[in-house]
Amino acid sequence: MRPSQTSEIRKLDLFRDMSEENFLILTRGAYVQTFPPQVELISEGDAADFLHIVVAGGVELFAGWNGRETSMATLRPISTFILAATIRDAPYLMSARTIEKSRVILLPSYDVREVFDNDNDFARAVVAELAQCYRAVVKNTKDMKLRTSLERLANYLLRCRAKNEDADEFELNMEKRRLASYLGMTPENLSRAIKALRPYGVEVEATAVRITNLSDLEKLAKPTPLIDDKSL
Amino acid sequence: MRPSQTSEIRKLDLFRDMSEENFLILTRGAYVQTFPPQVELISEGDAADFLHIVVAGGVELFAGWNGRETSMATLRPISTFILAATIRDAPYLMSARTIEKSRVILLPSYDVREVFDNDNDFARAVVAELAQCYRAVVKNTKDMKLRTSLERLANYLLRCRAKNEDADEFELNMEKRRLASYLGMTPENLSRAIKALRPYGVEVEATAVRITNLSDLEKLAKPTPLIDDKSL
DNA sequence: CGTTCAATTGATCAGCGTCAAACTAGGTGG
DNA sequence: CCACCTAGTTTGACGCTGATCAATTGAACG
Repeated sequence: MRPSQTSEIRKLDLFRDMSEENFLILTRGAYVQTFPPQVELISEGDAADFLHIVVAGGVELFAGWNGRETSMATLRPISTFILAATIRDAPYLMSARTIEKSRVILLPSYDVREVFDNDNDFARAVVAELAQCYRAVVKNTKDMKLRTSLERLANYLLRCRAKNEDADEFELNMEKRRLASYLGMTPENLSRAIKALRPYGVEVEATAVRITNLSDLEKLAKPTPLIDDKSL
Repeated sequence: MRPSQTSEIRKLDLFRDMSEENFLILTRGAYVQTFPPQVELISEGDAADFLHIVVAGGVELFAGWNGRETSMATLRPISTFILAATIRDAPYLMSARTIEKSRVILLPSYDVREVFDNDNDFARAVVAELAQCYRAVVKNTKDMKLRTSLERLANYLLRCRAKNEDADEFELNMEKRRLASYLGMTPENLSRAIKALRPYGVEVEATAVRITNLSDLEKLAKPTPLIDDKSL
């Protein structure tokens, strides 16, 4: 892999503190590949041969069972994914597909584990990353179990707003059908939920969202840092 | 803390590989306490001052929002809990209460982080533990989003069976109301779901479960390692 | 300009929660 | 020892949320 390509991931928390030597080991056998949309990068159940990093585009993590499918997360650059499976040398629990044209870096799991065994700073960075991922999933579980679909949508919009520097107008960065699946509902139900938020000052036109009455929306959503704060 | 008490946690994966010296640092400021049932050990939102370890009894992790509450997990000896919050020095995302008379070891988070910074083997053990926890929560999310409540119950019973060396008769190790909450349903609905499993060869009397037709139950439950295998 | 797929809308239905009441079991005190 | 109390469980009736099915609209793309 060319240095120009590795430099874009060098700054990630996960790799920032490691030695140059170990970073070279990590990237010597790496691939960079560009994929068209809707390509399934990994399938749940497969062996975790590579640690993946999205550096451009977008990737959806999803899972299926018995003919059903649900969206688990959407990843935007620059994010690693399926670190836990790589470290444990276990099968992927989720599948991943590109949702648009995407550039992905693939680090052989074997090398990741080797460096993990030898580089103590990297091992600690892995802990930080995993702890963060773990807490994100716990928050997600709380969201799912404690809130109705309308409340989930309302809080999701507030989180989007926060991600966009508290702008009252922003764009949904995914298809509504995938958003619906992520929020644990059907597209039809999402469509109705959006309508139901209109009295609370939410206007949605295609992917454009405008929040005209923040306090009403917050009164409904009742966001809490223990579910909705990304940084905690 | 007396050596007789520390020895019972020394064998845990998390502490097994660390130096004696660092183990002493970890336990020098530790408490052992015995609690009656229904004591709230930690509350979500609190600072993570201690890493907890159940060594006897049982502890429930739960979370609340807006007056609602849901059971997140039940911990049996010997298990650590809230490792992620301790390491990240972040607030707990879940509360914990004893469900019966329990003995709990409390390791000051400060010491845990100190040893984590200095003991590379411990850092790696933390990774293994966190990766395991992360994957458990992901599996739980899949269970919730992809299955109906009846299917969740059926698979839960099959997992219990597996945990009891594939015995067709075993005891539920928790109250039905907590099981219901854990499975994301109401006690009333659980009661009816249990009835609904009767045609599939499931007999439940109080806490005693008997599976009389495994293949029928499996045909309904359709268990998959990617959700139901604890070891993966 | 037609094809295609997502999004919407309406009608219907099932699953599950809510409320209320009856039942049970374990523990307490007369 | 038995009556009673308490808390969990079960049962029934009812209603709401959200899923399903079907049809229409809308938008992107060749």
